[in-house]
Amino acid sequence: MPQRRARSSIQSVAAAAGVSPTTVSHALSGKRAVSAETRERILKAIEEQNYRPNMVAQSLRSQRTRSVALLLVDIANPYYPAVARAVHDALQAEGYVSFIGNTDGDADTERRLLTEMVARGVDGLVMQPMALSAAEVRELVGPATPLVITTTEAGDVPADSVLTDDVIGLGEAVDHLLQKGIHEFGFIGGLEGASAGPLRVDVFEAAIAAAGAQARDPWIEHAPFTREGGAAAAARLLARADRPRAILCANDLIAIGAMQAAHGAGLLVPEDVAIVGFDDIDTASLVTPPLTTVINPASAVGEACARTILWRVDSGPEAPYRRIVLPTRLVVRESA
Amino acid sequence: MPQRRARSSIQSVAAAAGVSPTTVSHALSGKRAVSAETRERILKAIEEQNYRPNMVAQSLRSQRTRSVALLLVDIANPYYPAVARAVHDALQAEGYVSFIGNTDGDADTERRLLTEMVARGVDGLVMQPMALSAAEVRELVGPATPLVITTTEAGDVPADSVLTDDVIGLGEAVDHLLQKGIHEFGFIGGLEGASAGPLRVDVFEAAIAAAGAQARDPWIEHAPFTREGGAAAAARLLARADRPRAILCANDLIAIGAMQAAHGAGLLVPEDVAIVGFDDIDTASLVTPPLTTVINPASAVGEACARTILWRVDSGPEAPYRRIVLPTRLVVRESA
DNA sequence: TAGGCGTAGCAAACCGATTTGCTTCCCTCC
DNA sequence: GGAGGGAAGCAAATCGGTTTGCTACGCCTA
Repeated sequence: MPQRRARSSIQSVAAAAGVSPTTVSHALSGKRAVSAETRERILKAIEEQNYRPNMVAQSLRSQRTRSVALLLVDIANPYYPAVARAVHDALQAEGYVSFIGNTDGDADTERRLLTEMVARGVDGLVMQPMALSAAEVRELVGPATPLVITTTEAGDVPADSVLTDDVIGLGEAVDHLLQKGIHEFGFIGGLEGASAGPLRVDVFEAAIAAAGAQARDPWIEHAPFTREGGAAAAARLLARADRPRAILCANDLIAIGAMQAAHGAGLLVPEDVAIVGFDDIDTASLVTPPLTTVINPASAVGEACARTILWRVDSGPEAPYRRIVLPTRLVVRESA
Repeated sequence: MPQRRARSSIQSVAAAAGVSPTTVSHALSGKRAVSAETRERILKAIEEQNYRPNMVAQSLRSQRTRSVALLLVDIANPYYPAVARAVHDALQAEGYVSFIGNTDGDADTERRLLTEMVARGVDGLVMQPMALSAAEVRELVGPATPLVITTTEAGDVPADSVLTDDVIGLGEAVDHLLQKGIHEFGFIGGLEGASAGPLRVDVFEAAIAAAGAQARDPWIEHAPFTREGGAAAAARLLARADRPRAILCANDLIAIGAMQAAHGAGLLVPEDVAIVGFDDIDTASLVTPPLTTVINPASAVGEACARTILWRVDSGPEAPYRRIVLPTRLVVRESA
């Protein structure tokens, strides 16, 4: 039977200072006057007992936990840590802390984490849904909790959203390749079923259409967002007799896998096949050849999510919903 | 003034079912008998109101939050996400969630986060101290909260610890180089003042001594754990007339920076200077030449930390302190 | 001298759950 | 018929704070 030594409480401080808990509370919050002399005694008692207010009790009373849940697909995937870090930094400045949850893009896990966090009374939720729709997420969260949907269009769901305009960067990539005389574009995107999530096929198609080029169905492959997934998908693409001259990838991991597949097939990058990634993770500039990719502003996304939550906490549910869109942009290195 | 619609409480469920809150609680926990018929009514009311117990209130009453704080140097640094992920996974299985905090190796931040998390009533703390000693950490946390110190020797401080035996892997690296006829070893480690933290100079010296080789002071450089830090330190080392033939680095980021510095100085890796990293982050195998490095078992470390916290929560503070040491091992690629 | 006001402090209610002690009812057994 | 015991449920205390209403006192002013 573990016996846990009790932390000092407001009661014991009050007793030591010869006052009521009320007075200690007022001395600390300043919401009502406390005589200088009494305050002295209280501060001394606090010092002696090393008293720190119990935030669980405070939260119960105030109905605010000063915490935010951040539900991402997988914190171990290299794009996300930068987002998480930015969220933390922006929240921390306001005295908030954050929970992190990994959904793995699984519907049940998304549901479970969502309700768990709501039960824990988080003041806000930042979520990147993959399996669930924005509407389902709002439904599970309830109308009261501030919710920021990221990476996925929220539509008219009552939630704020932080998005990236992927068409810009991808369009730049298409233009760049067009200028080099390349017209045959392949694409490796996320899992087939996904109704939500990062950089889906339609974005690719929009970018192609905007550039006046044309996408061909057999050149579109689906793969998990990993190096292995990218390698396998690219191998299939490159084994075709009519293989594309360029492959655009939904993230850098896929792109790096695709480069490995190209090497494996004895093809040169970018001479035989140009490869473009997405995200610009650290590794992108370090591989050989350095990856041409689209910069996905992870820190800006994280910060925008955090600021939006904080803003919504202050403004209440009545304020109109915000939709923040951040630009992406191509960085040309050597793979394309 | 944000008006937050109240979540349904055990009171309202009780009212709807025509029973007292006590009975609802017992129906849910099963700690006392409730008639089948009453339970029916209660479950129906719960369903209708979509009731979920408020975990803040539960925590206040039970004095347990089912949460753990994970305080790392910087989640955006590529080694840590794998640790964090493993911690999450192991905790999640037991219904725990975790807070993450970034200390940046700063003493004040370490102190602030530590007291904040204790005030939030976390059931356990996993910390990688850089500026604070294990004793100071325990002091701040108080005797009651389970504490796992990682990466730093806890000595006889009353805390559990999870460590890696860095001398093994580093020793393998030294042996490997010795066999190649290389005897002049340089080292790039963390910041000079650090009393704690990963892979300090003494580990390098121990590995060198164990191999019967000798370390030379001017070949030891200090640098932040970043690519830029590694590049700068390596540049200094390689500019010397009597430069070392091999550079061992405290992490892979430093090593990659060192490779870039070598290229910049017109030196070939590994022919002119061999470079060995530490951690085996994803990127290590993708750079050119692929980095020879020491595998730091991030997932195993994270899992061990989580399991240790859970074990200590069950066992209470009286159980003898655990010290878990995980092995490291060299993976030879092409940089050395 | 009475009225008004500001200061300082305490008691009690409250947040939303769990747990303990008690009562009531009913059945069984002697 | 009374004792004993189990089942079912409620009231009240508790966790550790915050907030509100109230009182007592001293001072100022009309």
